[in-house]
Amino acid sequence: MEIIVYFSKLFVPTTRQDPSEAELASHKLMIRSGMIKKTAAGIYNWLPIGLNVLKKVENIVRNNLNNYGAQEILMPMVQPAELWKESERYEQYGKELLKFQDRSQRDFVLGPTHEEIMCEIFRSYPISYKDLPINMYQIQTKFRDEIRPRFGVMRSREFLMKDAYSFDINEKGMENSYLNMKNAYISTFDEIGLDYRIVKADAGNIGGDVSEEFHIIADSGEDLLAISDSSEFAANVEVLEYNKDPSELDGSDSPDGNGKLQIKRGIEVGHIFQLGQKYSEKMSATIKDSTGTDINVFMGCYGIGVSRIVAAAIEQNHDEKGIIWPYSIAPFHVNVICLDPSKEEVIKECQSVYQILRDAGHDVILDDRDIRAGNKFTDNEILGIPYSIILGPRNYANNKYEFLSRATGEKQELNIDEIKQILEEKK
RNA sequence: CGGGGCAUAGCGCAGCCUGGUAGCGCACCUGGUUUGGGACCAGGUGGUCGCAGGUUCAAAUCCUGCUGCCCCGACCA
Repeated sequence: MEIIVYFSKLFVPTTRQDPSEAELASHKLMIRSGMIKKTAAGIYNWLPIGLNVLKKVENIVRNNLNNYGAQEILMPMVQPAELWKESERYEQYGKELLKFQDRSQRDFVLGPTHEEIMCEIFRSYPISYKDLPINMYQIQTKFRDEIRPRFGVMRSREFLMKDAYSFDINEKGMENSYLNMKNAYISTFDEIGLDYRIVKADAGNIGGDVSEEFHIIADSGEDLLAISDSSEFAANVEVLEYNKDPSELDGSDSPDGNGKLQIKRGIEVGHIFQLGQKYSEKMSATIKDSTGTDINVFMGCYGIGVSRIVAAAIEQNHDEKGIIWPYSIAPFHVNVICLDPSKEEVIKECQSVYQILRDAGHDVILDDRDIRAGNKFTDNEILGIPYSIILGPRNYANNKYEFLSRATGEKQELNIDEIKQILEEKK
């Protein structure tokens, strides 16, 4: 028998008041719902509810990558400076790269990304072109010493990132790997279920010639996107060579000749790059082709900001009362709100409903706390659990349950089978 | 790194200008009354006032230095 998740046993420190430190809705709500707790600027703890959501995002990312043939590994966060000197990024990367020494004064860095380590792994084995393509990824805590961390986990210094690296014998292979990952990303973001766009991007610090970003559309986004209203064209305004104010772009002709540009704001949650031989040349990561010639391997790299997605999801899905989770990443799908837990027959009925829904494969929480109803309703709204079943002495005896949608506020009197059917469709 | 702001109980704040040894709301604990939308009454716990130094009989309050945090900008996935 499954152990019931009782609200009373979970550490969920919700608060009524907005924290003074937060500006953005997602930041405020993550603190108010007890998801995160700051330890230092840009450095956060993930409390039970927050971690629950983070893990859901992580698992969707993981499953989709696995489906597209990528293999999960785990690389060290602490990296020897040697490798970074070799790629010449030790100086180039700038102050975002946190450098430090160990007890015997050897230089190390805290990994902001892992191209160097990945090359080091690759070059140390005799790998044949016949073994390619290879694509490996990890989901790991990254550290970038941001000039100005802000907006909670949206732009933090320590954050959870999925980074994947592909290896191919030639450009054609690299392009295939890149497209494969792009498709994996599309499938991932489709599954998460947020409104997003793929845009042409500037490769920045990572390098390479071709790169695209995945943006979750939100008014609070830090990036400006130019999107054609009648074609596939979409680009981060950074890459558009206009010498004018971005606002003037709005309504101008799309560079591809189709339609007018619309300016939207986006939160960058994914970035894919064709690196080519940039790193493999500097770090001598070679491979023998069919003629026995050493070739610098063609790489691609692919990032997803896992923790940022959590914040972005809230940014796109909330109201004045709290979070409204998409079903795919909700910490729980259903909250069984027990209005009178001290009455044995009421709590028993709640447990029974819990068990039925749990057995049907839904994540359920039972709010058994001995507090006033209003407090439970309010916490439920802040937490943004998609559905709740309100069960009290007034209605436990009949076969109908009060079924409430967080998104619409709609209340229905339904029997358990009808509830199961609605939830089934959300899966 | 430039500009601005803040630091007083777990959270949100007042007190500072005009020095006299700390207060309000929420939360938390106890008792009672309540109980389907953030209850009420009574009582209670909790603070070296960010740190260091200085002025003074006396500093949360005035002065100097430092640290941390937030906002705008530049920078960046």
